Amino acid sequence: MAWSPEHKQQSRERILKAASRLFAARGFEQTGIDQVMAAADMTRGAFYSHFKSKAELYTEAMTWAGIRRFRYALGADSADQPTVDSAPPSLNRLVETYLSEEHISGQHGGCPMAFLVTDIAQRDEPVRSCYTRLLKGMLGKMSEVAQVDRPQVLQNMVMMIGGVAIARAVNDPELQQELLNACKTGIQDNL
Amino acid sequence: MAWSPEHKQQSRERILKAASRLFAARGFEQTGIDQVMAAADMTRGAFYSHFKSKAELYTEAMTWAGIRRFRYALGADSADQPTVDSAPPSLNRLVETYLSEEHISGQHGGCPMAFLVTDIAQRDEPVRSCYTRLLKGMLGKMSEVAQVDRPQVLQNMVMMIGGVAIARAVNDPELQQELLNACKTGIQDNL
DNA sequence: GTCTATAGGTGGATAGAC
DNA sequence: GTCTATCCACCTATAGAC
Repeated sequence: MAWSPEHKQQSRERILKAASRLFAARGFEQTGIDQVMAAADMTRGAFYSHFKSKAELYTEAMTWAGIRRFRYALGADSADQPTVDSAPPSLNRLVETYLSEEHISGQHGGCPMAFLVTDIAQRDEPVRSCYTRLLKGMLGKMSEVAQVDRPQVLQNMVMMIGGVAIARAVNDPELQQELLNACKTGIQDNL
Repeated sequence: MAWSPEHKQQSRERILKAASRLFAARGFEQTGIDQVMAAADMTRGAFYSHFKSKAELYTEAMTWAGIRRFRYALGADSADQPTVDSAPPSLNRLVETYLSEEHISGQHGGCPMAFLVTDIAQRDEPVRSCYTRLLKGMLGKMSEVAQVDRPQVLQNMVMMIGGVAIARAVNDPELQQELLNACKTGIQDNL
């Protein structure tokens, strides 16, 4: 009852989903393969028929979650809130979604580029290459939706990623909100 | 030959110095007490007469390194480079020093607020309180040296801390430089 | 492909001698 | 205060049954 190729693909998806959530919450070192597999309703032994190592899982999960979150936040869906100012609707939605309390809470996972920045800086080249690729992808998308200079796009990305990362480290809810708001207006002023 | 109070203080300093460098490079989990003590020319057994746990060492080292780096980067010394634009000299120096290749290389340690952001978000309340305190201290200093609105000070801090953190995660030297430069000009434009 | 069991290694924290 | 020796918990990766 478990041999079809579709079943393997489903297992893989469950592992990736569990992994990206756990990695975002606890980082690389504090996330065990046991925990990931348990969250995916399997046991440790099954892991190695899907991924060859924990590091490979890390990069795969990073890409999987990064692309998915971005696709969601850019909003291919219909229900757009009313446009503010002169910014294109999709960018507004992206910034609001990204720099939100819900995102930094990590309840539904979180963007690996923000949740794992320093975690990734400590890993080896393949992991950092993966992060670089993801960031360049984000850079491309951001350049499409907002017609500004490249340095300003970079500033906006730093305020999004950095804003979320710092807000998550901070303990004080008021300062968290202040940080998120400051980054939102900082980006708006760049448009 | 090892019992004077000054000697204990010196040992403690050696431990803190080694710890902040190692924590910055490898993070909390991947830094062992063995390694810290070896770098401080002692063995593991001696550690617990200075700190009660690894977590306590982490907060002490974070504060120690954060304050020291900031004091250095704000530059209480005499050799200031010529002033650019209208910004106060000390802020220029701070930004140039902070958003430099030398800093992100981590050769001489690095600012724990940038090198350990997501590491800290994964730890418990005492650690996050320590980070929050440090950030508020930095916020105060930044408000003194640059006369701008609080949201803009926050944006500048995010571009400094976030810029360094992201540049460190990225693999591509050109993109690293682009990020650092974009953050520098972003801050200049805020003054 | 998934399971149980285990190998093999690491590292935080403590005990006790000096 | 610093050392050596040890306890104990945890975790990656593999072996082998089903």
